[in-house]
Amino acid sequence: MKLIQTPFDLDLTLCCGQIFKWEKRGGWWYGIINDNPIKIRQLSKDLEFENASSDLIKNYFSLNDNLQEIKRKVVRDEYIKTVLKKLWGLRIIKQDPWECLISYICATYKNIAAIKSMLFNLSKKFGEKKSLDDFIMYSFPNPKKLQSAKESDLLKCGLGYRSKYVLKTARKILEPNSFFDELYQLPYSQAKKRLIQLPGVGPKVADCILLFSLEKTEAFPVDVWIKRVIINHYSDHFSKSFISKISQSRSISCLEYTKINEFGRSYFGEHAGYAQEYLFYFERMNLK
DNA sequence: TTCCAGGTTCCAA
DNA sequence: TTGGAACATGGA
Repeated sequence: MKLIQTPFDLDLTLCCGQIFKWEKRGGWWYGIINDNPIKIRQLSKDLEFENASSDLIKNYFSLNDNLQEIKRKVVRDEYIKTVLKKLWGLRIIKQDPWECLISYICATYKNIAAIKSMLFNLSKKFGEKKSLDDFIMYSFPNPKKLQSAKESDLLKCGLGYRSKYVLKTARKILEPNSFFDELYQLPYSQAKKRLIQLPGVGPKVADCILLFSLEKTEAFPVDVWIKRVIINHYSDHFSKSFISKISQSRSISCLEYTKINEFGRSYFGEHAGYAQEYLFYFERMNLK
């Protein structure tokens, strides 16, 4: 099937680090949406895909989000203007909340390559085998599978100390559908409070789940890369002692997180999460 | 081999 | 309430 949408950049959207399980083979991206294997590619402005409806693709890649309008609201200075121009077409994916929750618990204190291999191992061990063309994929493990998993098996997947967090969180969410439905209905701050009650979920992981799976585009996750963005491009908005302090320590404290998070949300506004993702990926690209 | 990673938790002060 | 160490593991 084909779809024409502008502006959209499939490669940027799948490469930027918001999602971990898509793979590119022979010009096609392969991934799983709602337990169905999908393949998709972009030729100029045409989006070509198999095994999915147009509505599914539109929803998953947020193609109905008005990117021009988001840009208009988010562009507060020359730097963000440049970054948006460089990465134009990157969109926030609407991930499955369960997969997003477990993925981002696993994503703490790991580089993206390691996260990908960890989640692949987890899916291979506890998910279902799927194939499209000759490409084999594994669906993300459903809640019941992980609830009954053994910690030793999670350790074998490379989760390390995150294993017990994944198990505890999985066992705490008895009714995943109603749990996430409720979060979806709640305003940002209340939903975040609920998420932080889960083992292995702190402010950063909660913000990622809210942004990447619950359509709270005002969420502004702060990680080591966003800390660098602040130090390198937005230090004028903070005191010198604050910038000096966060420059020296590797991880940031809870108070420092809140300060940067609140800056991001008030400065970039209701779609701060979009600004965050553009800034995040551009900072990573530049270092490489 | 060493460094560091899309941080969170625990505990002492 | 807050600051800082501990945490398992693997990619670069």
